[in-house]
Amino acid sequence: MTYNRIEAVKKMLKKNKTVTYAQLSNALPDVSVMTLRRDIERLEVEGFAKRIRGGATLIGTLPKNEDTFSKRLRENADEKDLLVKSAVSLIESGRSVFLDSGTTMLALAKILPNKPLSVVTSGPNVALELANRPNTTINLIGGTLNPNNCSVAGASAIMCLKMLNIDLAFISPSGFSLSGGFTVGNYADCEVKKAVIKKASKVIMFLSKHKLDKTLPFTFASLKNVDVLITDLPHYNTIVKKAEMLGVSVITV
Amino acid sequence: MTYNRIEAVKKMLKKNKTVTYAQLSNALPDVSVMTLRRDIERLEVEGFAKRIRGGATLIGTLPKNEDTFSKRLRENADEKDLLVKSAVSLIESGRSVFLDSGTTMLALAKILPNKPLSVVTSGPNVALELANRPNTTINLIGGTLNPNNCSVAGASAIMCLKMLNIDLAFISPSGFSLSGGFTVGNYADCEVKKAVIKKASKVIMFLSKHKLDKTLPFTFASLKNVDVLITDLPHYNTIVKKAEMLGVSVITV
DNA sequence: ACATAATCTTTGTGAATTTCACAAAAATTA
DNA sequence: TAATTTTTGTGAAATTCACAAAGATTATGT
Repeated sequence: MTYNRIEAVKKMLKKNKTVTYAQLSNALPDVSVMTLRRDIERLEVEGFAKRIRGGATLIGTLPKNEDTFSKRLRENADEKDLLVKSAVSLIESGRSVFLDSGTTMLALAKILPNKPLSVVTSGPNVALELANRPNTTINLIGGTLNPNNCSVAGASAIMCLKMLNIDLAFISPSGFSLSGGFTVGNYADCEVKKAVIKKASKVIMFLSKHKLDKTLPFTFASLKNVDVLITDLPHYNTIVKKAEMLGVSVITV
Repeated sequence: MTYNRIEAVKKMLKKNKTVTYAQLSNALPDVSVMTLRRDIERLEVEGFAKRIRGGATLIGTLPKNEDTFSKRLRENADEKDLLVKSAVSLIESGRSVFLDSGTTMLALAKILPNKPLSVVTSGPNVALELANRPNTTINLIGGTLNPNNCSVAGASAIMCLKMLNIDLAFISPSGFSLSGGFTVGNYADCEVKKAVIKKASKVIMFLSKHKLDKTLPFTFASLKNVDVLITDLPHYNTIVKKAEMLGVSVITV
């Protein structure tokens, strides 16, 4: 699969700082060098790598203090992929879709179908991920950048949202518990998510088991605000049951 | 003689608009193709020609379809670094600084001093580049993403700008000519730049020789709107003279 | 001023690398 | 199932690179 291969290339790059096409080809003998070349090209566009003669090198080589975001990026990557995969079928042509910020949404952005869509997002990296899709118009809301989760928020963000309409809102919380609801660690982000939920005609919430029983300071929603819950919890789970009782349509992966 | 040969190459370029190495080699059979290649390379650095596969084309007569951002990223990287280097000394602690979108601004972002700063930008990638600087608060304006130059613009952008104050605005045009002023290829971007210039107490404009005599549809400023011009043109250049006459303080690199 | 050496710049060459265009295969959508 | 898009492989053409040879320039001693 393409995605896995590129992740493997990324991993090699991260470990070795620089790799040659020979090394890559050695580690991934099933694909042609041209393909690896194209993979590296993608990573360069993403700003992840820089091509050098014969191979590539990590961008920003002098490892800046590894920021939390890029760390989370590789955590539970497979689970995230699984979750977001079942989201794409909900997206119809011509819709106005809100994509939250965060690693889960970046994963969703990567596999977003190339239909005519209007995407609104609070994640600059989500926006850039979608940048070269011909059929997608991308609206990034403004605001102050929170480097930890690559999100923008604040007064500007709220104002931008007022100007936009949203059919489907895909949102991913930092934590969830039955008592505290869906929570996030940052006031500004919380306000943005609230504003989005208010505007959206349909709210699709992701809930991975890793987010369970983490309660962060700011609650932006409870189960009853959610229209569709996509989760990797088993269907017999208490939370799932509770959600269904409240009329949420639950997708378990 | 080297000089005569390069003049001959120039002449051919001027006449034909574009030349192939085959044509050049045909006209100048005494030198190797590699030498002609190097001649063209020089002319490119001078901003006179642009290398294309198999030959070169006159600057200013490029095929119109704007080439993609990632490609521009590699182009003239050294010149860009040189330009932006002389910009950092203008940035004082505690200021509110606007960074335009585009490859030049990305280069500036990379070497931005790690002082306490408030950065406002219309480039999502510029924002992300600065994300993990502890002393910098980053404000991204909202709007519709233009994938060609990685900029956001539109009504949201203008509105966000209204909420922000700007001391220093660093702006980079897509083209410049004495008649057309500073131009850009896109209406929304043009409006954003205009709004920034209106708000900023000091406008610092970058002008690389590669931007010369490219006139794009939308003018957002003329020389008299500029406070500081940073350019790689020689000090005796007509444009530089004109700027100085208008009271612009010019920095040549 | 002249010749000679030392240094720097330009040029040619071939091998390694990269780009490009097009066809085949795989995946996605209708 | 067919139609369409995306990904991949292939080989030819173009480009880059490193190094050596040739040429030009500067320095130095006589």
